[in-house]
Amino acid sequence: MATGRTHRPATRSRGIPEATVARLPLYLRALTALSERSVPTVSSEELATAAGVNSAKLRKDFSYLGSYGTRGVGYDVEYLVYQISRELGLTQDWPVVIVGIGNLGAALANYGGFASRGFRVAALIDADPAMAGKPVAGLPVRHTDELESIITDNDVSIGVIATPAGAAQQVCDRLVAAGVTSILNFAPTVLSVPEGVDVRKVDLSIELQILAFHEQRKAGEETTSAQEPAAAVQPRSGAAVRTPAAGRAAGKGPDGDVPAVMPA
Amino acid sequence: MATGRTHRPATRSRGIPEATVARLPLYLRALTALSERSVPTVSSEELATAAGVNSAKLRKDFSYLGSYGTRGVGYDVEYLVYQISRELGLTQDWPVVIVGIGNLGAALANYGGFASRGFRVAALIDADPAMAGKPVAGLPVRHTDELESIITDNDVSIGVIATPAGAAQQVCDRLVAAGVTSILNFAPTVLSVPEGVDVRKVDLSIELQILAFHEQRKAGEETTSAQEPAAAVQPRSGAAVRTPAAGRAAGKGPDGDVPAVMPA
DNA sequence: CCATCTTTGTGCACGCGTTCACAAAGGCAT
DNA sequence: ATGCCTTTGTGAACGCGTGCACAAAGATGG
Repeated sequence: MATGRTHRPATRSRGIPEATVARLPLYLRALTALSERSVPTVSSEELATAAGVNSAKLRKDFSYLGSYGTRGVGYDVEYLVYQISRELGLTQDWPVVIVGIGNLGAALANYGGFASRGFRVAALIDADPAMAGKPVAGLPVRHTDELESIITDNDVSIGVIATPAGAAQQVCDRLVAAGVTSILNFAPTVLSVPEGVDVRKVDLSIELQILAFHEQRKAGEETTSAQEPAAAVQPRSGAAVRTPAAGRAAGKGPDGDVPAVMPA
Repeated sequence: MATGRTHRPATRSRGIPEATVARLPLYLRALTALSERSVPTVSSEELATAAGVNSAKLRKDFSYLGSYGTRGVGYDVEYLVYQISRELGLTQDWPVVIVGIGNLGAALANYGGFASRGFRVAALIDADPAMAGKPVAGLPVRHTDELESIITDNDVSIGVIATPAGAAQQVCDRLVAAGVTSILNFAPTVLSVPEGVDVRKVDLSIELQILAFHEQRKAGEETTSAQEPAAAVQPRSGAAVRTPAAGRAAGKGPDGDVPAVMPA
């Protein structure tokens, strides 16, 4: 899962809770699938299962949008698809720029999900002059110098950052200065943006680390029953114990092959 | 941000709240950066700023791990790096397999962040026979037939799914059957897994849709001040007002251009 | 050794999000 | 029309997460 949401401390935008907004795309996807199978109506129970949530939660979520169901019957699939699409702002066209056309940026550009619902890749931008002009996913890569004019000319308000961590903040600043007010950040950095700009981040290594935590916990539960009491965490094996001071030397140690790029 | 977290209704694993676990990688990254600049100690205030959170929250988060700070001074950077790494299970090696070596899968394989901290790409797996043997990011792509043996032989417990949506559940089932207990899913589908298996999902289009929602709201606030009162959302252009029952026929109405491809 | 200053660790209160459980509402059969 | 059955919409309770604000703890200087 992308983690995310910076700024806007869970603002209940126009009555719709942030948590609900985050689930609407999920419902929409499930509904679209039903629509393709020409299913006319669906109950909260069925839809909830398809979306992987609790039916009570789903009904409450929908209640924030209005009363779109029919008691005793369920929800009209097509109607709901439209309502949610409209609520999410997907009935209009959103031009998007992707900055940083490396492996990830190229993958994003090729990703079908982009174009599918209201999003249109307006331009691919990269700082490498050698990339300029080369076609990626059918679009010619533009040089960073053109960033501002591209944003302005295409009226872009959503930007995707797929650059190395080091360049992210700078790119972000330029995007914002040029008029972008929503940013999806794939670079492993905390971006600071002015009030009114939304940032969401997708961070692979954070997700993996969270999984590792749970994985470790599972493994620990099998072997050791109740490892350490309370203040537990502190002590450790004798010799190899890296004291705060000693630790520093690492970084090129155990995993000396770590590409210096992209911290983690 | 990757969204996510399936199953495990916010279990407070060993006393550490899920929300805190999700922030530990953030702190770790900030601390690693400080460590590289040889900064010996850091205050909760400074570190919080670097990680983009509130200092009180940070202190509370750390309090779940133990009392690792020194009042009047702050936290020892190296020591904290080690403690958090250990808590997240990053002091051990986690072999990972990536299934689905398309654009995204290849990008992930090349992503440095993988190897950097305890994670090692054990194998790249793809269903396309033509891909088999071809080197990607220095590793030969293996065919799906080998999936089970690869998992078993390398003792893999974390799997990354980067296949098309249609194949995701099937791949997931096989991974789980072979012994994987943590899955990072990039495919736009809800995966169902047995108890005890953790799934986190990273979904580009969901993130974009959430941004679009806020973007639309911003745009709406500028022009219209207080659009509609409360029960608001419902009404719309006269004739086209679709009642729940009438709705069915719609879907091709006002916005008849909605592409039926790739749900969202 | 004492006073002062800094920064941690946490008790407490508040608000969001989730879930339960049920009354209201509509369809359908008789 | 009437009654039964299904499913929605929501009031209310609960629990997690956040942030305030302060007491405790340690460092530092005289």
